[in-house]
Amino acid sequence: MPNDTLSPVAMLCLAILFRGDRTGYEIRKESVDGDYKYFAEASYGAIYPALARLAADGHVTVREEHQSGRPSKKIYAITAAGRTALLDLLAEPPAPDIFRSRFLLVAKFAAELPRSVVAAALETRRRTLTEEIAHLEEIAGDEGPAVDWIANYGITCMRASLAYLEAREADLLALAQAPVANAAE
Amino acid sequence: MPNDTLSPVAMLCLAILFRGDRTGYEIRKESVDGDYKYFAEASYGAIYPALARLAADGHVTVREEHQSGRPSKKIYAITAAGRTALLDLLAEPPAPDIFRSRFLLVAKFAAELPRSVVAAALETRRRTLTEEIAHLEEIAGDEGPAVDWIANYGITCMRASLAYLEAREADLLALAQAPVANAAE
DNA sequence: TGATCCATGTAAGCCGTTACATGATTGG
DNA sequence: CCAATCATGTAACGGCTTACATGGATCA
Repeated sequence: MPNDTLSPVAMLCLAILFRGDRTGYEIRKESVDGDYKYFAEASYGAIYPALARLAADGHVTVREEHQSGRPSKKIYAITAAGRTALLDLLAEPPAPDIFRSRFLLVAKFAAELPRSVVAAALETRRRTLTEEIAHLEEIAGDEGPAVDWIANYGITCMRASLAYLEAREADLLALAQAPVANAAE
Repeated sequence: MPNDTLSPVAMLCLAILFRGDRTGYEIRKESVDGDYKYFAEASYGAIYPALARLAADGHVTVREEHQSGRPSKKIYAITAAGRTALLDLLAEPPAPDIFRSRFLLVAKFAAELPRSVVAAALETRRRTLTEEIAHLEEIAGDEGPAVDWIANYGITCMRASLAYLEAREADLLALAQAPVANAAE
């Protein structure tokens, strides 16, 4: 195990493999659709090299499963060293959470944007929140107490967000530019 | 104006300059400490080249102010083209908000981590939220209705988050490993 | 029949961080 | 007196996305 600075994607892979064996393909799906999306999202171009490297470093093992007609599956499994590495990393720094909102930037410029744009942003945000809440409600209770805890955390935060949006969207729309033909001064 | 795909950092610069003239140094500060941190954070290495490029593209103008003893200040100002470019970009896609949480990953692995680690993560998260709420409470009402709207949005979401943390931190801690000497197998 | 899913991987390139280089002034 | 603030920039390096390459199976 030469180098020891796990990249975020490598950490993601270890976290997912901690719960069970997976292929690179499955890891990517879980990172995009599953609950791990709140930690990181990764594409194939990041996952496959990360996995290769984790294998070289002894953090995971590979078992190849040949299939007819398809490229043979590589099923990765975490090793004891991999578990330790992940847990050590999690114990380490309480790195801050990140929230990046394009929506909030639109809101900040509400007074300079046409009403239709602000309305669309509001609508999109509302729909996304509704969908994510529904998704979290599904997984809550299915996968043990820790997942339940974080699912409810998400639900709580998003419900508050949605409630604010619904209560005050009219105020934001009122700031926006009237939907006339062209906003020439 | 040769190319037209503004990078996130360029967009950040335009957004900040939209409200008034600034130097690169000031933009960076505002992106890290100010309210723009909810949109993007950028370092000098990203901001200075972005500004140079915006100037080349006619989105901003530069006015140099010589000072004794210091490198001369370059004060950037947005142009009409720059305003239009930003507003067009904001109107364009309702790109999704991003939430990335290291804390949630720790929570997910609560059952595998020592209690002290989970407690520290909880504590850090709680403190950060408290500080950010206080900060938002300060700026609310000071900078016009749009900023007020987003500040209150943030306050609402973070209060909900904090309330959940306080109500259910005991549950998460209960899942964690007892703080014994060494967690051998 | 055509899109989507399964399944792996590589290469080019962008975008951004980190560290370096420089140096006076101000505040504790 | 030392640290932080002001102030600009460059160079190296890293990590990730995107697009490419390949192709059978399944489903509508």
